[in-house]
Amino acid sequence: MNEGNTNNLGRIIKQQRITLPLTLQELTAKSGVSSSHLGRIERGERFPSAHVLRKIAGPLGFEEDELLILAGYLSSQPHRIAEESLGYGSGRIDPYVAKVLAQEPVEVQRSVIGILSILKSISKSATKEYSTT
Amino acid sequence: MNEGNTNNLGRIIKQQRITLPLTLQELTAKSGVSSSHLGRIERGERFPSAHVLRKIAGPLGFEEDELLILAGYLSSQPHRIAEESLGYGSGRIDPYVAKVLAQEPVEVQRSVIGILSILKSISKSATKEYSTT
DNA sequence: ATTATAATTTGCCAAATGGCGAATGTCAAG
DNA sequence: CTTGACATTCGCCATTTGGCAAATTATAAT
Repeated sequence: MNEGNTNNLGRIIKQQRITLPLTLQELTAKSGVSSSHLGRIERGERFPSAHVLRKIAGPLGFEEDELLILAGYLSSQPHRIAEESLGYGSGRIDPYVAKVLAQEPVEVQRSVIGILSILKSISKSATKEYSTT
Repeated sequence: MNEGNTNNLGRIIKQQRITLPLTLQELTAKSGVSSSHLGRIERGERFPSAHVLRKIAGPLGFEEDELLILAGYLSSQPHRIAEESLGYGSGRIDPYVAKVLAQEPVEVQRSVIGILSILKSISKSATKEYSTT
């Protein structure tokens, strides 16, 4: 879990807190993370979850992702999507389909995809049955 | 811990794994995360740490941060993959949805839209019934 | 149908996270 | 020096994560 032993994260957090300045208890009040936990984080005895990092980032004046990057949870360089699996199929979305779908909330879009995958698996097993009869 | 009860993350991961296709064990081999853990994540029994998410993102063909965002660890705007929650008419297609759909032939894409519209009309009449109570 | 083989799920457990309250440390005022 | 008010650290422990191995379920093959 600990990657590299130098506890960069803890020192950075502590320094920022001191500079502001804030006490652990004040930071607790603003972030909702217990002061004991914060203290242990600062001196490298605990490795905070992404959740906790996000809670304290704001009160410390960090960008929300900044601490995640410093903690090594997030790689700073942007990656492009790997399209290894795009071998078959048209590789693009029909414009009409795109237009209709774009009008739906994202969660509906996702549900649609879910239904599609169910139908595909059904049709696969159905095909198999017929072919062996 | 669990934010929102719908286990989007698990479904997305599972679906992507199936689509590739990969077995849990193969994904284990590529990611170094045990298959039992992966299984539990897919069905929402475990909430993966950012660390684990980063390990499996690559083998699944996701951008490294993409899963973190989907998991709600990251609300960031660098790529702003998912600003769902914005309810209606996002006006755009979720990149993940686009990716999956683009793998299908156009006629399948159109069929999907057709099914969607049927479901919408069904749900509309159902809603009407409720509202008159 | 039966067996073999691969894939998924479950039971169990070690290790880590993170909170609460007590103990300890720090420092200014008397 | 002593007291009192804060700040920090420690002890303890409930909860979770995540791995290993056994059990179960699905998939082929004969």
